[in-house]
Order: sequence, then structure tokens, then C-alpha cells
Amino acid sequence: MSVFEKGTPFTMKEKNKRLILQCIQDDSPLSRSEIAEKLKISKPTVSSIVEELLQEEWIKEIGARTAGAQGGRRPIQITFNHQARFVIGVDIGGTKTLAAISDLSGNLLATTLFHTQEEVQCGILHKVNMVAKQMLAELNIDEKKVLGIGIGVPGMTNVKDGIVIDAPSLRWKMHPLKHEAEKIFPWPVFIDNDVNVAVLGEQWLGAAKGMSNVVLISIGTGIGCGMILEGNLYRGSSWAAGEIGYFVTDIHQAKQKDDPIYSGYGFLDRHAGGAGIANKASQALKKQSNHPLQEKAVLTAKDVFDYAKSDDPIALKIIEEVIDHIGFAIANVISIINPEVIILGGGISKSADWYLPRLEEIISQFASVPTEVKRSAFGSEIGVLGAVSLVLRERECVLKTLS
Amino acid sequence: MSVFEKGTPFTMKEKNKRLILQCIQDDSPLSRSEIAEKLKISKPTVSSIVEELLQEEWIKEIGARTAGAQGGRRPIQITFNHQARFVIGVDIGGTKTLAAISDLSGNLLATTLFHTQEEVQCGILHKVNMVAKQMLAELNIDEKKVLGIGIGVPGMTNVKDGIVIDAPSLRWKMHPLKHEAEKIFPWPVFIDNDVNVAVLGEQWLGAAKGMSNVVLISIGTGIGCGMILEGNLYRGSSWAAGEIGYFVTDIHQAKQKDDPIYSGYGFLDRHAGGAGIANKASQALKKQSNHPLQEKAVLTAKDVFDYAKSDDPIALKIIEEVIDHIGFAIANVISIINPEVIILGGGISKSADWYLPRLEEIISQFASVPTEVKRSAFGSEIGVLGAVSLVLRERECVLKTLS
DNA sequence: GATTAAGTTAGTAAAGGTAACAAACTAACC
DNA sequence: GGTTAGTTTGTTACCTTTACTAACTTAATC
Repeated sequence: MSVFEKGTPFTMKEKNKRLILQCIQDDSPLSRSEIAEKLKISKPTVSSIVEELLQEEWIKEIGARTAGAQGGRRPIQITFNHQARFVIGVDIGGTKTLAAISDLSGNLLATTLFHTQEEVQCGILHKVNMVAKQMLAELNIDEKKVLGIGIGVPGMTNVKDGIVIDAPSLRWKMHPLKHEAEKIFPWPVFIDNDVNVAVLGEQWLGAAKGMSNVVLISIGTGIGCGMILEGNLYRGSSWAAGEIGYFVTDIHQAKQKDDPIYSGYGFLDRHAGGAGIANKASQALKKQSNHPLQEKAVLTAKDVFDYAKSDDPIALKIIEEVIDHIGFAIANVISIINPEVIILGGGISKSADWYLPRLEEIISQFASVPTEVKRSAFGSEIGVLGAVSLVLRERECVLKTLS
Repeated sequence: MSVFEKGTPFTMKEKNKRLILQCIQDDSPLSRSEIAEKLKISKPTVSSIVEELLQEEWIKEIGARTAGAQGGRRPIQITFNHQARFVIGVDIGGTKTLAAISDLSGNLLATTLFHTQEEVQCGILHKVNMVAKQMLAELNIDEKKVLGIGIGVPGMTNVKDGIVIDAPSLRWKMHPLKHEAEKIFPWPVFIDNDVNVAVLGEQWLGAAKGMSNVVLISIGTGIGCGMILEGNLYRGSSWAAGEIGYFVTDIHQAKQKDDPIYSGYGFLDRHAGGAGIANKASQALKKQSNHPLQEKAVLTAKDVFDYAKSDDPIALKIIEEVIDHIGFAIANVISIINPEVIILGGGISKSADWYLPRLEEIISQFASVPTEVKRSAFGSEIGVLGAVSLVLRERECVLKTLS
């Protein structure tokens, strides 16, 4: 697709056009002459390509700047048109689904939230299509100006064939989501794992802006990570990269016969994931009497966290162990990947401030190189932002649409 | 360097030229017309580029094939000229250094081995230069036909600036090897970590031929791994990727106060590396009497392995623990990287047959996806082969030399 | 008005594409 | 067995696209 493309005058021009647009997007406002200087492309070439981009509305002229101190003609300022095209981002979660319309700079112009489960029967995608069209109508955006729709899915995904291999919370197995979506939407469809999508978002506009090597660790029901390596999402040879829920951080415990094995969950999931925490807590409470948590009908990881924060000894012991497991897992990730930064995402990242010092202690002591750990820069919108970023990345071919 | 290159008629031609040469290298013999068909480049363009490549001796015409069944002009067969240029590969090891002259297909035409330590004083590179020139003279190869020299170094290396950050066995710290080499050799110089170089070799011609996602795990004095991800060597954000010697596979043991810490070595190095094995064995023997290993003045990991193979209980217990640590470490690598294959390299890979079943057992039980584990396809020549591959990869610009 | 910088116009060179053609072969036919 | 039709390879001639250089116009400052 990219490497094996032959060179023709046409591809040559496409390349230069993309280069110029990118340059304007990064450093606007710019004049034609500044672009020529920056990219070392001759002024006539720049002028002719800029002319085309203007016609296609990718860029705008915003009048002349004052001339330099030594005089000369005033340069015509050119800026990127953030509203040239739009992208639809969708974050399908186990409980809630968020859909949004975004411009080319990641400004979310409209969002709609709905409960996933209520729609899972008659088709989440139809619901998405409905709310998307509604939002587009309200914003008065022509459907033809939509570059594509990006969908983040909570499960392992074969991006190439567009198949969701396994998404337990949606009960999808080998679900041909992309194919199905292409029948419904009039736009190009791109799908990926929710963690991959999240790290794309953080690298585009969040805690890892512009970095080339980024790992986002998501701790929720299970534990997983998304990785951007050398600027590109790394998905592994069978879409299973980043499955650190399977990390074994204690070989003696792993080898014990009574260490439980649930299919679809790994050692770290069981010992540090949300479900594992709740499980451990209820086991510990059985041996105990008169504990306030016993009154809860359904025990969640959040409950255990809350009690730990208020220094409840039982909860604290559990959480400390959990944090240790996570800390060593992160240290191991650092040792093998050597990222610029580790970003904490997922439900548990909300209490990050509380346990971050302990994580940092473990990392500084055991990881191969000291590495910064940050929490996610976004809240619930990270998923849709990442989905938008996915579309923009995969559709480098953007310029071909209108030219 | 690659992404930000503008498109000009010249770059366009370079691209097509490279494409055609690659095509011939992969599938020779080919005719002009087959190339045009394969690459969808017009016949006149192919002819003119082929003409240039012939002039530059990158390819050869080897006479006509018989025509097809339906008649027609006999196609002129074109093959890649493996001897068009040559590459020098150097593998600097802690004890021995191997230098070799290779053609473009990885045939080692001549090799020279010498002891590293004897030359480390007055300069390994001068010795390399001497033997290289000698080999070139014997093979009657013009110095100008050497594309470059690749050097594998046993330590962390900053490839961009050409600085060896830390190579304990050579006592190099922040050693500007590339700069020094460029003063000595009349050829372009490329350096990298020995493990990175090894995985390049395996992916080029060995156990991972043509695969895109490969991890080579090297177990010697310490433990490290080299990774090819999406076809490219992955080196991390500060040249520290693959430092799995720092993996912690047992958090309880790691947290113990008496778990020793040597700087430059990680948890896994200490518990499963060569030095760690020898250490553990001598400790165990102190509590024992009348053990044949006690007679050894210097205890090596190989000794312990040999005794374990002959069912000596003390050695066996140590080795079994070591294999477990390594097995879980590999399982963790698989879970995060999801490579197509894991290759075992380094000194200990020689006894791989013996412990491979146990590794496979651990991996199938604990890794996120079942993954094949192979041993290295090469012996001592893997380092120089990889170094040659490094030069060929980094010098994609090959065609610019003579054109 | 001289100077300077921005942007355009005119002409040239480089590269790839298409179409037609020569070359070289097979096969069938008389 | 010689001739002819059909096929495939590789080349030649010409066209189009694109970028570049150089000169020029425009619109500022001093």
C-alpha cells in the first residue's frame, strides 16, 4: 500500500501536496514563500499546490500580514481549515457508548451518549447511524464532508479484516463489525481495540503529544496496554500485542495449583484487575466479622479502593498488593519497551494520585531506565478522540477525495 | 530522512529504480517484461532503468530463456549481481572478535577471528582494518566496491550518534565508536547492539526469515532481547529496549532485602543469567560436602548445566529454577509483544533441546497466545551476518552511490 | 526613487505513460 | 519444407505531468 507504490508524476505531486498541507497544519499561519523556504520546494510549485488546496477548501487565506522591517510585498497568510472535513468517532464501551462529531483538530462539536446494552440487540450501529445523522443535521454539516467513522471496541480486533475477535462485554466473537458497518454507513469505516484507540488519542492531543514511543496502560475489569512504537500503533502479529493481563509477576504463585484460571483472563488480570480485586476482598471478608463492606450486596473494586483510602486495614492490604503487582508489571513493560512515557488510563486511573508514589518507587528501583508515569489527560472523551485520530491516520489518502 | 523528503523527478526515479532492483533480487531470473507486469510500471520505463542498472553492474543479463508455448520472442533473463558490492561485518564479543567479507546475499567470502582483549589496548578497530584489507586483497575486491562496515557491539548503543553507551565486557562507557571508526575506515560505518544485530541476521537469512515481528532472546552472562517489529529494528526511546534482564518474575523475591543488587544487572540477570547461575551454584555447594563441582576452581554456568543434564540433584534444582524464570519471562514477552516467533540465542541456547519442552509448557499455559520458540539457525557467524544486514538496511540509499 | 520581499509568468528539463513497431519465436497450413 | 499468421519481448517516438530556474510584477519600507 505505501512501500510498494511506484513513482509517477501523480504520486510525486500527492506527496508534495500532503507535505505542504501538513506544514500548514503544523505551523499556520504561513505564507507561500515561507512554505517554499521550509520545505525547500520552489515557489511556483508551492503556489500551484496552494491554489489547489484553496480550491478544495483545505486551507484559507486570511489576509496579508504587515511587511518585514526592510520592506517588501506583504505576505498573504494561509491557515489550515479545521472545518474542511469532519470525522465521526465512536467509543463502544461495555455499558455506555459515546458518539461524537469532530473537526480535523479534534474539537468535539457534538456528542451523544447512550446505553450499549439497550441497543445491543437491534444493532448498536443503527443507533450510532441515527444519532450521527442527527448531530450532523444539527451542525448543518454535509454528509459528504465526513472523512470517515472510527470505532473503538472493548476487545481484541483484527484491524485488517475488520473483525472483532473477542469482546466479552458485548458477547461478540469473530464479529465482522467493519463489514456490517460498511453496509450501514455511507463513510469509510475504521475499527480498533479501545486501548489502541486511547493511546492514539493521548499521542495526538493528550499526555503524550507528539511522542514516538508511548505505552498506555489501562486498568479496569482487566488489564491491557496500547502501544505506539516509532510513531505507529503496534498491534502484534495476531492482534494480541499489549495483553499484559497475562503477565506473570510471581512465578511461585502462578505455579500453585490453587491459583485459579478463568479463560480470557491472565495472571495479572486475576491479581490486579477490577474483578480480581473484588474477588479477593470478598474472600478476605469471609474470614472476618463485623466489617462494613460485608453489608454490600455487590462488592466492586471501587469500594475496596475507597475503604483502602480511609485506611481500612483489610482493604489496604489488598490494594497494596494490587499496586505492587501493577508496579512491577509497569516496570517490566518499561524494561522491554523503553517508552518515553507510561500513561495510566482506565477506571482505576482516577485514584492514580494516591498510589502513583508507590508505583514510581517500584519503577525507579526495578525498571531498566527511569521513566515518567502520567495519568491520562482526558476523561470519558478519550475513546472518541482516539477513534477520530484513527480515521485521520488511516486516511492519509485524504487528499485524493476531492482532487 | 524518509518521510520528509519532497517529491522530485529524481526521487521518483530513485524509488522506481529501487523497486525494480528489489524485485530482481527477490525473484530472479526475470525478464524486463515480467518486471513491468509485476510492478505495473510501463515497459519503456523498466527498460531504461534496467539499462542503467546493467551499466552500474547491479544486475546481469544471463542469456535468453526458451519462448513460451504460444511462441513469441525469447525473454532476456536478468539476475541480481550478488557480487556487485560487498559489505564488511564485524562482531565484537567480550572474548573474541569476528570480521568477515560478505557479498550482497550474505555469503561470507572470508572470515578472520582474533582475541578481543589482546587488541583492546592499541585499538580493536585498527586490527579490524588490517584484517579487512588483507581479506579484500586476497579476494581481489576493490575497496571502492565495499558498501560499508557494520559493527555489532556487546552493550547498549546509541545508533544515531554512534556512541556505545555502556559495554561492560570491553570497559567502554560513552565511547564514540562510530566517530573513531570513521576516522580509520574509508567506508560508511554502522554500529549496533549485538542482540539487535543478531535478530537482524535471523530475520534476513535464519530462523525468522522474512517475518515482520520477531524477538530474539539471548541468554549469556546477562539476558537481553532484540526485536524486529513491523519489519524494523525496535530500539526504544533511549536505546534501552529489550532489557529484559531487568524483568521481575517474582515480586516477593524482588522485595526481599537480601536479594542482591549489582549495578548493570537486573533481577532476571541475577536469577537466570550465566553469572547468576554460577553464583547460586557456589552458594549451594557451600552447604554441601563431597560434591564433584567443589573441585572446580572457577565455576561456570556451563558446568552447572552439564551436571544438571547428568541428573545431579543440586545442579538440577538450580537449573530447573533458572528455566522457570526464563520460561515465565518469555511468556511475558509474548504477552506484550505477540511476535510471530521467539528465537533463542546466546551461549545457553546450545543446550536448548534439553529444556525447550519445559519452556513450551510454561508458554502454552501462561502466555496470551501460543507462540513458537526456535533456536538460532546460526552458530558463531550470526553476529557478522547481522552486521552485514545492518549495513544493507541502513544503506537503502545504495543506488545513489554509482548513479 | 531605491531597495526588498512576495508571488507570478515563461520557458526548460526530467521522468513516466501510451501506442506503434521491429525482432524473434511457435505453430499451423498448404 | 517453406510460408504465413499469431504471439511475446523489447524499443522508438511522442505526449503529459510535474518541478525547477530565471525573470518579472506587485506592493511594501526607507
